[in-house]
Amino acid sequence: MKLYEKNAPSCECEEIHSELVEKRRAEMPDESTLYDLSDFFKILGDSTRVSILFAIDGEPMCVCDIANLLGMTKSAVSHQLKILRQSDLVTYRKSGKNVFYTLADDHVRDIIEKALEHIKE
Amino acid sequence: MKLYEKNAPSCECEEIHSELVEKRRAEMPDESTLYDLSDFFKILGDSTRVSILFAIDGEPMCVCDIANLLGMTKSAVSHQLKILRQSDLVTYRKSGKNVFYTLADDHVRDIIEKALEHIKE
DNA sequence: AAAACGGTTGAACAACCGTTCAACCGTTGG
DNA sequence: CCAACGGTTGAACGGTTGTTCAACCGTTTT
Repeated sequence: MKLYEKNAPSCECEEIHSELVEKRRAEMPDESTLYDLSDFFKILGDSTRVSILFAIDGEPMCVCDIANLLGMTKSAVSHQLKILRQSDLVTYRKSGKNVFYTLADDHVRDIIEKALEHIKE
Repeated sequence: MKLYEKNAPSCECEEIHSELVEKRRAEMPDESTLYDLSDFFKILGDSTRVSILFAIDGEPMCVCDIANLLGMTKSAVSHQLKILRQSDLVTYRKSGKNVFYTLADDHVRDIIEKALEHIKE
């Protein structure tokens, strides 16, 4: 499935302002960049995952404590932590029976901060 | 369904580091803020919607041209534009048979820019 | 060594979401 | 006036996704 394809058969209508469309087509980001970008936002598009990120911001927390803080089962939290791990948004450190998670990146905090500003416009 | 509830019945395990949990609980954002935040990211968590935002960044475009640019049907594009409208991420201006959409806000461009930086780490 | 505990995992289920399809509305041009 | 066109909408479908449940693993404790 290709994006940005000129005269794509799946579009039932004709270009109206062809020059503009051509200009914008040339300026669009790579298709893979678009997918990476939306996949990144998809990760943040869940209240459980955002809550976890706030919880472990600054100080590391173990799974059990996160579960208590959020009022969820360890299993549910662990599933979401796995997704955050696979996206490199969190890192973890094992210590005995516990696993302590923390933010992997300062970028994420910045993006969430900017989004918070936008919401309270 | 309440978040951050102490000793929530749904959590099957006990707090391990109670002091830390209490401290973090006090520092967590409002529950409604968390939902607003994740709802906002949910909007950006779809490649079609992100593509549309890139397309109409700067110059307004009509639905038919966006559909051609992205190789999608007018209907699919219109459905996503409705979601973007309801989230106040785009505005529109009617002109004869056409409806021209454009970015409503500069914040959104900033957030996407920051996310792009993060992806290309 | 066995029980207890923190944490992970896979399957299953329900809820959600994006595209398609068909019908429709408002404007325009013959 | 009516056919054509740009755009919107609701229902339906297929795919995705988050939580639950039960089973499991590794470490610690007794």
